[in-house]
Amino acid sequence: MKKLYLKDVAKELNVSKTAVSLVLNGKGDENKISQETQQKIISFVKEHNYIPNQLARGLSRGKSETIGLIIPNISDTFYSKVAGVIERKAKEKGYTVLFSSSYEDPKTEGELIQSMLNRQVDGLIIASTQKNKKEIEFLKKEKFPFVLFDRFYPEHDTDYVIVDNFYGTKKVTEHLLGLGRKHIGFVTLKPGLEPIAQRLQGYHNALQGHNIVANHDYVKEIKREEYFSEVEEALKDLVLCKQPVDAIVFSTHYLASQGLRVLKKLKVKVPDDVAIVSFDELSAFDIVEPPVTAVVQPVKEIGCSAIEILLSKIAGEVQTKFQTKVLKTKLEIRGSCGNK
Amino acid sequence: MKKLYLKDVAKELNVSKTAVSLVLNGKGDENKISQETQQKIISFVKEHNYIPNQLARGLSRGKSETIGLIIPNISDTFYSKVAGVIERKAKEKGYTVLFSSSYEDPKTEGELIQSMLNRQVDGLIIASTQKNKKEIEFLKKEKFPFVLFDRFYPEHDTDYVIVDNFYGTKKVTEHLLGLGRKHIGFVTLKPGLEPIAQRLQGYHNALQGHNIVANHDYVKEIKREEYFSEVEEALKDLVLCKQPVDAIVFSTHYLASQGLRVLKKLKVKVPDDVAIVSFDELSAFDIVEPPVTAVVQPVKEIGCSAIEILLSKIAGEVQTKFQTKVLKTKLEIRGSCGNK
DNA sequence: CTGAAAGCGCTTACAG
DNA sequence: CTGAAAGCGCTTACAG
Repeated sequence: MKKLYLKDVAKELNVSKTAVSLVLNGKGDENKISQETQQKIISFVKEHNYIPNQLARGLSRGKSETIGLIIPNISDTFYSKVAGVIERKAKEKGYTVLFSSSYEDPKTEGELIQSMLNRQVDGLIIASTQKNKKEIEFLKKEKFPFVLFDRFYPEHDTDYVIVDNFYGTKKVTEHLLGLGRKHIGFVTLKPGLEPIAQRLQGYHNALQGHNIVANHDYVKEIKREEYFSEVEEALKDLVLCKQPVDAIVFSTHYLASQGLRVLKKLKVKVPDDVAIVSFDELSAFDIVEPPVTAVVQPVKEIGCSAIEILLSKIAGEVQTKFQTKVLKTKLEIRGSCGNK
Repeated sequence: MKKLYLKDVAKELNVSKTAVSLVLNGKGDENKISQETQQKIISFVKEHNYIPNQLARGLSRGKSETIGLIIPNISDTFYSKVAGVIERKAKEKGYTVLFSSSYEDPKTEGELIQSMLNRQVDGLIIASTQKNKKEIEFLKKEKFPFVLFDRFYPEHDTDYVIVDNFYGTKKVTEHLLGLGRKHIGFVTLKPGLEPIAQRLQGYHNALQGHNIVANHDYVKEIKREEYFSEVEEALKDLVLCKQPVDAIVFSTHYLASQGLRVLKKLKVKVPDDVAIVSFDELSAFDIVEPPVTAVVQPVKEIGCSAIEILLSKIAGEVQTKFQTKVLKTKLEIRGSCGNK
């Protein structure tokens, strides 16, 4: 069984390449090809397992039925979950997904965008490093279909899907305040990412609402690449000082789990000595000790919305304005905050 | 700045398309194109950001510089980690990766293999459902480059990268025996996957080595799709019976975490009443309560080996025989087994 | 060193 | 309904 090409199929069946191609692309009826011929072609193709070369098809039609997904890190549980739903939805619509991780490096991200464009992807879904204004501007100018998620460019109008980060931390901080915690620390990443900034604002806003003056020393900004050791330093500062905190909000799941790891090592009792909460979820958060209260992101909705918006753009639907979605988070209360 | 094509570059520079193409493909020297011309071309291309259409390039050269990755589930932490290292390594070598999840469905997997072939991937890395003998045979017959990982087909000679599943469970079961546990349960998936079978054998082998007659009721086989509820049923059987187990080996990380979840719900004390261990790791296993002893798979090595083998096959290196790797696991001892 | 030309395997107006 | 033909944007012998 040698490899079949379009011309082989046509020859076998004594029809033209045109006919075969038309039928396979579902244009048989509109070109008035007899049902009989259509059937003949379809069953032959199925039986002999002919499948068109997508490179040729893509080149000829100017599209590839592929979408590109650029994320900070495919190994991170949040992104791998979103990737899963995007892939699933994409496949339903006949698209395959090309993915690549930027590892938070703007240069890599820029190269990936270019590389995806060369590969003629039909659209792009990006959780950006937020440091590639140029590429984003370029995509906009070219009217190339793309949608941002998780991170977006506040100064640029684009389609995006994000989560209400502000309200997420605000709510969880208020939850801590409601339980009588007064000295609330905030362990987060160094500035640069919009969601991170919003999470910090939500925290501040909650404190203000309770007339608490934010203690600047209570906010610890961690360098992501060295979060393992820096979280440890930060927690020592927060906990082993003369005015220790009695609660800590971690702005990502990995900061939270490392935080808990360190607190255990320091023999700090959670939640008795300090309550902790995490922005974003880890599947094991309900079985760690204590179970960690978390702000849960609607992973499925994020992925679905992103792909839907993208596909509508690819389909060339008329856009009166940019499609943006800000999804609600959910507060999952577990044991790490104790009771009142 | 309109889109540039090869012919535009050639025209701008007053050279032939051939020259530009040759230079860009690093064949300038061997075709004796003057350094001056080469420089001119390279700098123009860089400056104007010309990048060849990979579809056309691929069609013309008969390869796409893309590799396909087919795994059961991109959202599973094990596969997403392996995917991460594969992607990274692939990129280093100039390859992009197309990924798709089979969700353990053989039919989907078969379609994915076909779909990847259409897209002219240069090679395939597959963690198979092990129920697509036909496709695997097909790939072999076509001498299409592929390597299996995690799961392989014992009856078929192929290249593969796996882990020593047998020895992994054997060692961890012996660890439990060494701690004085005598009634050891084994919670696993229904048969069908080679690694799962090997893990079961390792368990049995360890028991035999200690002259313990395996109690058939102590082995619980779970249907993966309903593991959440079935683990609960299984554990009730194992723990709430007249001769309860004093230790349980879980053959995957999700069975283990669900197991722990259920044991907590049943108020069974771990490790006092029953010790538990997990085959495969979860990043939070060190902070759950109690920390879970686990057989850790060398994720990085798995990914690296798979991609290396694949690339060597793509490069067409002479293969005297199939390349197979069986990597060692590592036993990470934590608190969930107690002490002697 | 260059340039015209064939070819990769499709799709799709176009003339019949 | 069919078939010849152009075209998608490259690569690569081949003749000069």
